[in-house]
Amino acid sequence: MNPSQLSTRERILEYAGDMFGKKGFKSTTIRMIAQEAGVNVAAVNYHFRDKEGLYAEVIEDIFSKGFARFPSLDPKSDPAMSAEDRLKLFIRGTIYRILSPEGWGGLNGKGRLIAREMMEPTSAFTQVIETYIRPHKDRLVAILWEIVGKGARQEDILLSVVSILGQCIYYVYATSIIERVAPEYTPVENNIDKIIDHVFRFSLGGLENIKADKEIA
Amino acid sequence: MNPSQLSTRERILEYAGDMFGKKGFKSTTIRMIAQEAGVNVAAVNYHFRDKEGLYAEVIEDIFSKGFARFPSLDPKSDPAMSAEDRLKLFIRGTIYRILSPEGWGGLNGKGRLIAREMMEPTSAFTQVIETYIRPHKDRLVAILWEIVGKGARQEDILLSVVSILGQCIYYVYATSIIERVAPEYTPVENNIDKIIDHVFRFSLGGLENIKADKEIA
DNA sequence: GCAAAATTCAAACAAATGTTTTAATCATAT
DNA sequence: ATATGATTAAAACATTTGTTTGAATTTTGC
Repeated sequence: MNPSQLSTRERILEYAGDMFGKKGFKSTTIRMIAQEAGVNVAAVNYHFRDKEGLYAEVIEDIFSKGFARFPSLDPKSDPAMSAEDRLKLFIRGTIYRILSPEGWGGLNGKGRLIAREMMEPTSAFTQVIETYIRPHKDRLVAILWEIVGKGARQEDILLSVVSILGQCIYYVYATSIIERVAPEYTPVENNIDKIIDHVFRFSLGGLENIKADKEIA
Repeated sequence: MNPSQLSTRERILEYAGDMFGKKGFKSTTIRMIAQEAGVNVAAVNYHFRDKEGLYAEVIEDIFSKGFARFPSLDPKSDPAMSAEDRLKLFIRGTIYRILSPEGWGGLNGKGRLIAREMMEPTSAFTQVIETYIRPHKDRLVAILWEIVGKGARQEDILLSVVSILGQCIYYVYATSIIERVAPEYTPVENNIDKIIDHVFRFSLGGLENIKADKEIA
């Protein structure tokens, strides 16, 4: 839909998301948002009460749309599938949600706002953690138990969750550094499928090592 | 040294680092820094010209001290060592620099400021990338070539660099989320050595898989 | 078509904040 | 000891910015 035919409220929500992501909460001024969205400054307070109210709705909006488009449990996955294949789908969904333009668009889009929230959660984020992030993590935990086997230690599972999600999220988080330090590297946005393959292979190898160590011990 | 016997200039540098990390550049006010450091507001402009000048010096100060204390090339490492052992030392140095109290102290210390800069580099960071980060990455690249073998593809090496550094850095970046989503997990700060072991094992397994794929292809 | 409600708008307000000014104080070298 | 320069201090300045106000305009329900 053409932005100009969205309602005032929706236009504010849209531009505020970009702006909060690009500049952070404090550096983003209501006047900037209003100008970008082509609305009056007072419209923000009218529709969202205050700047914090707007921010909270932006966060909720981004997460609900992101997980709706790329659920943590891929609809193509099926209980009969091997745990390895489900891991691949899980990684694919996560990376597409974070990096792709249909998702959060990486560091140049809403992804930047998410990155800020992960580092420094605001009160608006508490709800999001319970609704989206915890179930997401729990699904990964379940997959890893299957791959590593019941005899594994919970600690190793949790550390592996962090290792896998860390790889995925680091691609958003460090895009600008990656591009500066390794200019020979094709921009992240054009490489999503290669990144997915790599993270999957790398993680599967990592899990093999965790499994092997368990059996030795 | 007792903070109260540091020079005005050094006290400002110290408290500004914490404050910029905790609240970000924009939200940190000169008045807050001055109050914490117990100096007059005008002292900041006197010693550092303006807020940006102060910020630039804070960044340079943090990186020079961090890499001096935990160099990317561990002094204990030795060319005769196996590449695997050097990888372990590399990961150890990186994680200690980022997480330990003698280093950047993770998300509760200067680590937070670094995390901000990685996501959104300021002009003060450009210098730091060339001086510290690029050589750091180049050392890891060299180690990985040895482990994976000369026949590997450059692309796989670069992706693996991101996978390994991503795991290390994610522990700073996501500490607060980790603690909220997995309360059963012991706080990151008390777990540094376990994290190092895990990242090393996981990464070695990942690299095995990269190596194996290369040989198949 | 009209009254009531919802929305938009321009202007003003009040607080926060980076910076400058000017005078006072301290340190240092002769 | 004193003069010179470096440092600190309090106050004022200029700008930015979130929010409110009250009138104008548009939309909605009947």
